[in-house]
Amino acid sequence: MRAYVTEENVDRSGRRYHHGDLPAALIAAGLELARAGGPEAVSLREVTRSAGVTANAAYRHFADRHALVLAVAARAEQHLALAMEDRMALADADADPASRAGRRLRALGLAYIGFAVEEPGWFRLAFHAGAGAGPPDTAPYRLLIAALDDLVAVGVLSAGGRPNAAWACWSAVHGFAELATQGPLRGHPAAEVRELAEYVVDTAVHGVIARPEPGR
Amino acid sequence: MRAYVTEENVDRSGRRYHHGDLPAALIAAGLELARAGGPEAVSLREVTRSAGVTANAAYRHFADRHALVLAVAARAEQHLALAMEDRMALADADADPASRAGRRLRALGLAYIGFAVEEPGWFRLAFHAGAGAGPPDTAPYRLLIAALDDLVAVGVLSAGGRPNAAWACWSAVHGFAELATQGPLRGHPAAEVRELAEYVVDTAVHGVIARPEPGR
DNA sequence: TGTACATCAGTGAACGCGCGTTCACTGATGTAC
DNA sequence: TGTACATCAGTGAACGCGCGTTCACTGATGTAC
Repeated sequence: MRAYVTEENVDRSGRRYHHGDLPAALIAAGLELARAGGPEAVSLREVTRSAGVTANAAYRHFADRHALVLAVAARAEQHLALAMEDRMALADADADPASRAGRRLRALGLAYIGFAVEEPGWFRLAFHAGAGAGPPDTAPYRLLIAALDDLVAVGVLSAGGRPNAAWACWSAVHGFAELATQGPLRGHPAAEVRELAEYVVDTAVHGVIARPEPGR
Repeated sequence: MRAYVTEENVDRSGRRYHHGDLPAALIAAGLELARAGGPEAVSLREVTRSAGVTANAAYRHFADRHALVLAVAARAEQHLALAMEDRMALADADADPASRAGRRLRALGLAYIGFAVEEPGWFRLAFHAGAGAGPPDTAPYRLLIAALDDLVAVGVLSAGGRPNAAWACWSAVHGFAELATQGPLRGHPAAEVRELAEYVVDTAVHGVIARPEPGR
């Protein structure tokens, strides 16, 4: 049983593996399963099965199931970051720096929500895997920080208000994503959800801009 | 094996059951399991085991595992609503109606987050179980609507802005709860989390009040 | 008040399932001489 | 360039586990007469 081996991927470049790049094949299979079923769907047996390989084979490349899931999650996270970057770039046409920075932050939030709605399986996987304690160092998070730094550079946000602003923005956007994918907005018409998302994002952005200093 | 039967609960009042109130006992056991391990921990076998009863016995009272989980989730949801009510009542000392309405909304949000942090297992269960499509009709949701209606009555919020405001508030507060319990803020010092929570809630409340009309 | 009977909340054993992981192995690969 | 050998990515079978659910049953309860 070596179904995942094709003439194309055997021995092509100087791969170390007998029959192609199994780690990559497993991650790809896991990604596909997660897409449909979220983190729970990434079982070692199902992944290896759909890669056309014995369950055991995964242990050559991953310590255990958890390590494989982490690798798949990292991939999902890359997709999220990419979607965010693409959408943010659309705001770059704006010549005015302050307005551009605001629009980029807004685009970031809408992209986050859009990704959650369109790829709920990947979204759940990305969120629950990047969840080590301490401040995250993931690509999506870095995009958020950079967007807020732009707002500071442009004079719209105070430097001291930035950390709080990050949590406020992430909270609003993540919460809406959960409501829309797993909560009471699940299954609502896409247009309605999109409109609500815009309101929520605008409110959050407006909130941190109009109220940059820590409260009380 | 009738461990859950004690002299106290046998036959006390005119119960229909042979040995006490098994449905209530199962829900109580499920609640305890969910408290520690969330929804996944509410397995039919574990619940019946800790109630001192054969796994099969549950089928006399619940159609299947899902029905049992729903019953437990309803209970967790009641706890959430109660915590929200308690905390909101503290704001009632405020004599000024407008200020009181604002403080009640704030208290509602902080209670939601506080419940998530203190009872993450129940919180996850309550959220994922009340998730039928369509507008929810749960006690916590009704509290939110009532709080916003108060703001409208008091002239702080426009009636038309209320629906959007509900989603904005819920998003901010739910997102923060997720970040604090399953996301990057997990394990952070309680004082720090509490302070951030206050900032996020204040920003959300301020956001919907200062910007009541649907966006654009 | 006493007896016969239907009801039904429980028991105990078994089912089939998919899972993660371990074992002993095989056979293709790349390397040393 | 050819041979001997170590490496190691895979195989195939098996393990023990906990799960939800079904089956045939038992024996206490409450009810009808």
